[in-house]
Amino acid sequence: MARPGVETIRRQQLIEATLKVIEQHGFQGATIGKIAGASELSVGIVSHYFGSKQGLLEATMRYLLSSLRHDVQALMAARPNEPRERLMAIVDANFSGVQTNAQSAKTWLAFWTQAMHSPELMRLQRVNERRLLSNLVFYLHQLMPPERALTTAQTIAALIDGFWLRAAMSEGRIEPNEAVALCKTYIDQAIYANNGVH
Amino acid sequence: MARPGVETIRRQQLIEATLKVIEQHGFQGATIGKIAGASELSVGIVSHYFGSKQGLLEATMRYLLSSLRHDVQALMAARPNEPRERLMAIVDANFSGVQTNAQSAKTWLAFWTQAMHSPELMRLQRVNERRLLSNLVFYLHQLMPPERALTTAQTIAALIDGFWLRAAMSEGRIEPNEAVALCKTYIDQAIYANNGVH
DNA sequence: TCTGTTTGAACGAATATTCAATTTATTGAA
DNA sequence: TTCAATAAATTGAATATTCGTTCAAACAGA
Repeated sequence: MARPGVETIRRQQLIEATLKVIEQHGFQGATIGKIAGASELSVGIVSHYFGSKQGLLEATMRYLLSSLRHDVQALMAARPNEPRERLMAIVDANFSGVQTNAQSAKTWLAFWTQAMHSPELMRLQRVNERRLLSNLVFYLHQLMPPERALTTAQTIAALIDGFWLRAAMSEGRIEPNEAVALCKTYIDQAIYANNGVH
Repeated sequence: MARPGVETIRRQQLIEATLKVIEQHGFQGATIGKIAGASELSVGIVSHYFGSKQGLLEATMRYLLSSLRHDVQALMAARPNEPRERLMAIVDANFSGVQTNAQSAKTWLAFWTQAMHSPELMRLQRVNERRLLSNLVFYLHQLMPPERALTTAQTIAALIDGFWLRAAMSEGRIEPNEAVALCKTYIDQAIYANNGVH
């Protein structure tokens, strides 16, 4: 088996330490010193592998986004290829995986905030946002008139973000099951409302 | 006319400077120096009137929250006392601030993030959240079965937060009208879906 | 003059970055 | 295999910068 090189291991170590420290101390409290401590490495290592703290933060956000992407793909592949099923899978994925961790919503919110003052983080955020939206529109197109599909997709996306925000606020008392249920209820309502009575 | 005392003027000056600086530089970039510069006062004045930077930030969030509260009250008073009308007024009020100031969503997001590591800001945030929710539930109770009113209220609240987030992300390309329209569409769908076909 | 207001230089704490020194790993000749 | 030479990885003290707070002094209005 091909063991990962030292560089791969160290980068992952530092990214995971970064996530842990942001969870515990927030974005402001996430200093190089604390991250180095949590990873049991030294402060100098960060600039060696990531150039700067900013580089590490960007890599960490990239990691979060790609985790989400993989969650979505995995859950979609496991469901029947029918539009409604796929939509439900998207909702499930957005509240599962890395996101299951009770504190990770806090980390997401920190990155969202930070993204607004960092062009690169903003770019990553936008790419992700667009993917979610076009995924939703694709399946909604098969369930309702085209002009309704876009607005419904925007509403679902906002709903997901909104529940994330509330999860972040609720400090551990997150109930992803409830958020998922409410999102799904909305989707069914939207399908129903945009097709009249069957 | 009763002119406000120096203290009242200075406090307001500093709060408005704080909002402006957070808009421009983010929460992290909002230093005492920049705030003092924006208010055309000196750095020493902050501790004189607010004790510390943290005190100024808390006062600023209090100001934002009370502005929102007044917006809601004013818009509700101007509408007929019917449940659906009142719900629409709540939605309008929650997006009226965005219209006034294209960048204010960014400031809200900064405060939300900060609130998670500051008990006092968190407390203020929760009070506001509860008020919104109980307002919504009160009027929804008159439009649908009680057990549906709570979940619908939670969905509306999440939707409002979600659109705020998207507004914050869109960097000036905000379209509050669209967000308001989508929220209202959802409300009508929810009322319709929870009453069967009339 | 007296009181409340305002200033801003000085200070100390916190922190990202740098880099010379040290440790660890790899190589290849004997 | 052994071992010295070389390269790569890692350390952490030193540095420079940034920022919140303090407070003695200056100022303004009554």
